[in-house]
Amino acid sequence: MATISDVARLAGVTAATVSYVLSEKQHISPATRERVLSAIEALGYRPNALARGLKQRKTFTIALVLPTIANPYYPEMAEEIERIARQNSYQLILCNTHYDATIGRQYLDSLARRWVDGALIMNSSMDSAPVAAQNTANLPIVLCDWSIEDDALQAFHHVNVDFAQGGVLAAQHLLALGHRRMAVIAEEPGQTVRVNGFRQTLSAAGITLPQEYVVQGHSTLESGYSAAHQLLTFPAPPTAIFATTDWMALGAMEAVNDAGLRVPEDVSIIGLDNILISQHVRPPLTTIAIPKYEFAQTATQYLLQLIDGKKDLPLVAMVNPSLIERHSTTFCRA
Amino acid sequence: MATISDVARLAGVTAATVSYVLSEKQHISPATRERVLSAIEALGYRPNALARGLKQRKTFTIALVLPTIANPYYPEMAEEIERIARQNSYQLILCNTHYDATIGRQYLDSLARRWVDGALIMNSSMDSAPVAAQNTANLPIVLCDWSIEDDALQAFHHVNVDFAQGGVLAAQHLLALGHRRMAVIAEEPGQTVRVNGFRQTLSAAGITLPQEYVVQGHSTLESGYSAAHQLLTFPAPPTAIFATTDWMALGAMEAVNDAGLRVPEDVSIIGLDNILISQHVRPPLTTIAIPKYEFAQTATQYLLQLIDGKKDLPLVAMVNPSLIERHSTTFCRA
DNA sequence: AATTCATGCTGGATCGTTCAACGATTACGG
DNA sequence: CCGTAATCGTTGAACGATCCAGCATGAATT
Repeated sequence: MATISDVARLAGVTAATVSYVLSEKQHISPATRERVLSAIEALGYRPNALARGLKQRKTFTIALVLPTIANPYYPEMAEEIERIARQNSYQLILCNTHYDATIGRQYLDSLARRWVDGALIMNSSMDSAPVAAQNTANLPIVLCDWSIEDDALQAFHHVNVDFAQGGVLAAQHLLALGHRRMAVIAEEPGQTVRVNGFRQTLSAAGITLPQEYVVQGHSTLESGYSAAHQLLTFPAPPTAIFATTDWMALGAMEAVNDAGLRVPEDVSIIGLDNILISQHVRPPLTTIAIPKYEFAQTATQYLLQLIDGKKDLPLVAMVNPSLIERHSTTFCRA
Repeated sequence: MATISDVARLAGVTAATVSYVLSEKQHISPATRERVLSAIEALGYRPNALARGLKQRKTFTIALVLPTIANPYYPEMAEEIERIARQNSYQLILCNTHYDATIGRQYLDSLARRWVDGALIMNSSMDSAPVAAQNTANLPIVLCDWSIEDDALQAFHHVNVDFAQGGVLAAQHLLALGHRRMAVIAEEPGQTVRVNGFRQTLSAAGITLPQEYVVQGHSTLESGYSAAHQLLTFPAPPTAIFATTDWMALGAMEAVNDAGLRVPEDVSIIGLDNILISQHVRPPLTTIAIPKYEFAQTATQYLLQLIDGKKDLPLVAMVNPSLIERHSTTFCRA
C-alpha cells in the first residue's frame, strides 16, 4: 500500500503538500494540486486511518455495547445506529457482553485503548462501575435506557424510552377492556420502571397488583413461557398478562396455547417493544411500541454531538412509546 | 491518558524498557520490571492500540460485512463470530450494506484504510468486483455463502452451507409425505442452488417442478407472504411450499392463514435457516437447519488462521444442513 | 530601489509505540 | 589476566500521517 511519501515523491512535492491537497486546510496551486491528485490516482493511494488517528487523536470509530445482538430487540436499532454512523463517516464496533459484567469491563478497556471516539451503552449490558470510571477518562458515552439509580452515573448523558409511560399505556389498555385480575412478567430490577407505571395506573383505578402476580422473567422467550405457565397454575389465574418485553410475551402466548387455552379469549397478552416478528405471530401481538428508529437516531446524534464537543446538551432525552392494538388482547370475559 | 514515556519517566527507564516489560520480548531484571509495573499501575497506563497498530502493521480488528443485521438470519451468527473474535482479542466492525453495492465498495475501502486485519463477507452484501480488487491488496478475506460463479473469486477462501443438500432434504421430506404438486419461493439468483437441489430430487422421483411454481421472493417476510398469496390463486395450488428462507416461510404461513386455509392440513410449508422464532410460531415451522454456530466458527477460525499467515488451508469449507421436523408439514391429503 | 505582502510550498516536530542494534557491566573459565 | 558470553538497558530510527512556523518568490506599493 502506497504511503503519503510515495505520493509526494511521485508528484515532486513533500508529504505536507499532499496532506494539504487532501484536507484542503491550506491553499495549493491548481497545478501542484493536479500533479498530486494524479499521483494519488496512479498509486492507488489511500490515507492510513491509524496514522491519521494517532496524530489527530480521533479515530472515527464508535462502539455499540449491548448484551447480545441475538436478542431481536437490538438488531433493528443496531442497523439504524450503524447507518447514521456511516453517514457521518464513523464505523461501528459491535460489543456483546452476554450480560457479563467482566466482559463489559474488558470491552470498555479495549475501547479506551483503541481511542474510540465514543460509545453507546445499552441497558443491562454492564454494571455501572467501569462506566463511571470512564468519566474521568472523558470518553463520550451515551447511556441507553439505563434505569439504574446510581449517583456515579448522574454526570452521563442518557437517552431513555419513557418506560413508565409504557407501563401506563399497557394498564390503560387492559383496564379499558375490563380486566381486573392482571399479572406482569418482568425482568427486575432492570424493568421495574415499566412495572411501576403499570401498577400505579391500576392503583389509580382502585385495583391492586399482588406481588405474586408479578413474576420474574429473564429476557428470553423461554423465561416468558415458564413465567406464564406458572401464572396459569394459580387458583385465580389472571385474565390478562403484561409482559415487559415482546420476546417474553411471545413465550407467554406459547404457554397459554400449550395449556389448552386461547389468546386472547381466555387470556389477553400485551407486550412491550414491538419487535418485527410480533405482528406476524398468531394472533398478532398487541404491544407497546418503542420508537426504535427515533430512539436510535436520538442516541446516535447525541453521541456524535458530544464527540464534536457540544456542551449544552440536556443530560436526559426521552422518547415516547405508543400502544399498538393487534389481536392478542380483548374484552375480559371472566 | 498516560503514555509509555510517562511510565518510563516515572520508573526511571526509557520507553523501550517499558515496552519490553509489557511484551516480554526481551529479558528485563525483576527489579526494573517491578518498578515499571508499579509505574503503570500508578498512572493507569493503557497502551495505545493505534500507535501499536501503526508500528506492528496489525490492528486486531476484523470486519463483518452483511446485508443487514435486521434480517434475523444474521444476529445469531454475528454474535458467535464476535464471541470468537473477542476470545482471540480481536474486535469486530459491523458493516451493513443494505444490499447496496456502492455501500459495500465504500466499506471495503474504509476497511482497507483502517488496516483491518481481515474481513468476513456474507453473501449478497456486495458484488464481486471490489472484493476481487482486494485480492491484490492481500487483505485476508473469507467469503461466506457466495454462490456467485466468478473467476475473479476463485482465489478466495469460501465457507459455504451445502445449500444444494438443503434443497435435497426439503424435497425428500415433502416427497416422503406424499406431496406431488409442490412450489418454491426463492430469491434468485442468490438461492438458485437451493432450488436446484430441490428440483433435481423431484426429477429423480419423476416429478417436474413447473417454472410458474417457482416464485420470486426478496428475503423479506412480506415477499414470502405475497408469493404464497399468488401461489394460492393458481387453479391447481400446491399442496406444499418450500421457502428458501424461514423468514419468507413465515410470511407464506401468514398468507395461507389469511386465505382461510390451514397449515399444515391444507398446505405444508417448509423453510430453510432455522431462525430462532421458527420454533415458536403456530404451527412451529418445519425447516432445514443451517448449523449457524458451526458455520460462524468455521468461518471465523478460517479468517483468523489466514490472518496468522496459514497458507495450506483448503479453499472451500462446507457445512451441512439438516432437517428439523416440526408441525408445518404433514401428509398430503389431496 | 527598497519595502511590504500574499502566495505556495517545505522542514521538521509530533502523535505513541516497537525493535534492531548497540554499549556498559558483570561473571566465568582457562 | 584476558577473552568470551551473558545480562540489562539505551539509543534512535521507524510506522504514516498532520500542521506550525518559516522561507522563497514575485508582484505591488512606496
